[in-house]
Amino acid sequence: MSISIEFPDGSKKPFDDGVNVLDVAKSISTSLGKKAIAGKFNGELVDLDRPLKQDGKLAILTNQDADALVVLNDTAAFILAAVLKQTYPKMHFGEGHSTADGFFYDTDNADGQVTVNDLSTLKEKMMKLVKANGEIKRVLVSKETLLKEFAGDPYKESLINAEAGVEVPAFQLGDFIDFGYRALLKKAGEAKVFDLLSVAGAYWQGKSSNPMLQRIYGTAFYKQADLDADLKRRSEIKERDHRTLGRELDLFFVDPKVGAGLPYWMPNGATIRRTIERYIIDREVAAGYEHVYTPVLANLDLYKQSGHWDHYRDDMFPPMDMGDGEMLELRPMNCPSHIQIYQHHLRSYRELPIRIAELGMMHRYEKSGALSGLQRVREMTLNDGHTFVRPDQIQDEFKNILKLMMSVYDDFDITDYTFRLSYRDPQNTEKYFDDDEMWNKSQAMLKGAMDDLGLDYYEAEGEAAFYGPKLDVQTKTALGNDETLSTIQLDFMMPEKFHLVYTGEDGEEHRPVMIHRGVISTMERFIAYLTEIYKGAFPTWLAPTQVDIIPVNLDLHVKYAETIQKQLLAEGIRVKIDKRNEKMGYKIREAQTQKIPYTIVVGDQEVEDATVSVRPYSAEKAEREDLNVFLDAVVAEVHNYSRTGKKNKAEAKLDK
RNA sequence: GCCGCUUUAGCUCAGCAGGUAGAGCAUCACCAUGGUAAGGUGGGGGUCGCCGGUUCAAAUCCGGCAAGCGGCUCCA
Repeated sequence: MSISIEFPDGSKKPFDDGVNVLDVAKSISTSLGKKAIAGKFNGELVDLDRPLKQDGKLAILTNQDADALVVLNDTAAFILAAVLKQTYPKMHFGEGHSTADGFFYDTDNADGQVTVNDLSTLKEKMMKLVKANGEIKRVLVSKETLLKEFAGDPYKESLINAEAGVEVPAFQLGDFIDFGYRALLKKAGEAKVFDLLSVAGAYWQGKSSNPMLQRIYGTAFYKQADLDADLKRRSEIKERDHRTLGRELDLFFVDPKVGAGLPYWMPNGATIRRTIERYIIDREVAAGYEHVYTPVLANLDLYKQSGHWDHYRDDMFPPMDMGDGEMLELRPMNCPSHIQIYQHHLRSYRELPIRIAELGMMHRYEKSGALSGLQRVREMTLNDGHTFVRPDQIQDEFKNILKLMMSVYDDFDITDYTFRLSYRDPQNTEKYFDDDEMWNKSQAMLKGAMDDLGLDYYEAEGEAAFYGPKLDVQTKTALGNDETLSTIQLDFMMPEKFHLVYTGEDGEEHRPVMIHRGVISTMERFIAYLTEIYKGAFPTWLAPTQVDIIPVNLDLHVKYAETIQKQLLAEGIRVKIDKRNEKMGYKIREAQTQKIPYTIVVGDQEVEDATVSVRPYSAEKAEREDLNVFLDAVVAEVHNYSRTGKKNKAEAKLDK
C-alpha cells in the first residue's frame, strides 16, 4: 500500500503507508532531514516519528517556522516537568504546554509550593538535563501504564481519563514520561535556549471553585539572540506601563489610604481627560446623540428591575439603608438611568432612533485582586450611550455606531485592534436572558452586519452580556492582556423589563430595541491605553503642556518669552515659561523627559528677528522658525488631532 | 476573592547574623547667569505599610491585616 503526500509547493509524491515524517523530510533532501523539527500534516502539528497512514498535505517545519516555536516551547515545558518530577517526587501536575509567548507548567507540591526563589535552581537542573542531550521518544502507552506512572496524582489522573482511546500518545525522556503534546523535539539538547520567568497561581482547569496550582512560566527560543531580545522586550514593558508613566508624567495617583481603586487625577492627567471628554462629546453630538446628566445614586429597586442586582450583586457596593425603608445604591451601570430619560416622555416612531449619551460616573466594587492602575478601578466614568431604535433600524444604527468608532480611532491613531462577536455560552444558558429565539436572531443580525461591511472578526462564545450579544473591539495592554476598547450591544431584554414603548404609525404601542454602546470605554481605561500606545508622548492636541518656552537669560529674554506666551494662550495653546534659575541644558532635559511636544528657546537672536528656536520632542536638534509660522503650525496640528497634520480617513473608508 | 512575592524620604533603591536609618534624583537656600539632555556648596525631610507578639532592645525575627506587583477567576 502506498499513500500520496502533497507538499506546500503543490507537488505530490507516493510513500509507503506508515512512513514517518522524518523519512519524508530526508527523502526531499539530506539537509531538510537535518533541519526538520516537526511536520504539519493536514494542518495538524505532528512530530518527526509520527507514521503517516493516509493521503494528505505535509509541510516540514524547520526552526524558521512560527509553529516550530510551539514545538520548542512544548519541549521546554516537558523538560521542566521532568526536572520537577525528579526534584519533588511527591509533586502533582496539572497542565503544561506552550503559550503565545512561552510555556508553563502547573504544579501542586504538598511540601511547600514552588516559589520564584526556586527558579534558578530549577533552571540549572534543566540545563543539566538539556546538556545530557537525551533522546525524546514518541511512545504509545496504555492508560493503565500512565495511571501507574502518575499514581496518586488527581490532576494527571483526570487528564489521562479524559484522553480518547485505550492507548495515549506520549513522550519519553529517560524514565520520565508525559503526554498531551502534539510534537516535541527529538533531542533534549535542541531546547537549550530558554529561561524560567515567574510563578503565579492558577486554578485547576480555570475554575475558581477548583484548587489553586502553582504555574511556572518560562520561554524558549532557537537562538540566544532571540531570547535576549525577548527578555529585553519584557523589561521594556515597564517603560510603556501607564502606571509608571502616570507617575513620571504626574498624571494620576491611587492612594490606598484614601481608597483602593479610586484614582485622583493630577492637573496633567485632568487636562488630557478634559480634552478627550470635550472631543468625544462634540463627536457624539455631531453624530446625533443628546448628552445628558443623571445621578450616581438611585433607588435599589431600579437595579432590581434591570436585573443588575441579580447578576452583579457581588460586584456592587452595598446599598445604603436610609432608615425609612429607602435603599439607595451607587450605580454600577448607566443603562437604567437612560431608560428613565426615554420614559420621561411619550415617544413616537418618528423620533427614533433616540440617542442618549453621557459621560456617566459609575461605581463597582471590583475584587481587590482585580484592581490595576487606571485599567481596573472602583469608580469610573464611562463614555456611555444608548440608542433606542425600531427593529427595522437596528442594522443601520449598528453601522452608524461602527462608523463613529472607527473615525474616532483614526483621530487617536489607534490601529491595533480586532473585532470580536461575543455570543452567549450555549453550554451555560441559564446565565443569560431566557429567550432562545432572541439570541439566535440577534447573533445572526450582528454577524450579518459585519459581513455586510466586509470587516474581519472572530467569534467568541460565552462573552456576551447577560441581556444580549455584542460586538467588542479588542486590544492589548502593555503587559499583553486583552482589553475591550469599544462595544456595541444589542438588547431586547431591558425594553421588556421596563415596558418601553413608542407609538407606531398604526397608533399602537410597539417595543423599541436598545443598543448599548461605548466608543472609548471609560475615561480611566482609555487614558491608560493611550498612555501605553503613545509611550507617554501624547500628540500635541492631548499633551498637558504643549509648548515649553526657555529663555536663555532670565533678565534679558523673559519679556519676549511672555509676548510669545500671550499669543499662544490667545490661540488656546497650553504653554509654560521655565523661569527657574537653572542652566538651559537642565531645562531642556526636563522638557524632553516630560515629553512636551515643543520646546522653544529664545535668546538674543530670536528677539532680534522675531523667531523661535524650536525643538520638537525626541528631535536631536532645534531649528529656527518665524514665530508666526510656528504658531500657525501648532494651531493646525491641534485642530487635526495629531502631530503630523494628517486628516481623518476612516469616515471616507466606510462612507459608501 | 485565590496563589506567590513585595511594602524603608516625593521618586528609584541600599541597610536586615536584632542595638531606634543611608545614597542618588527631587525639594529649599546660597554661589554660578549659562545657546539645546543633569553646574557647585550647604540644609531640611522618614515614629522603616498598619496592628500585635518574642526580646533588655525590632526596619531587621514571628503572627494577623491592608495595599501594591505577577498571574488565575471575574469584568454589565
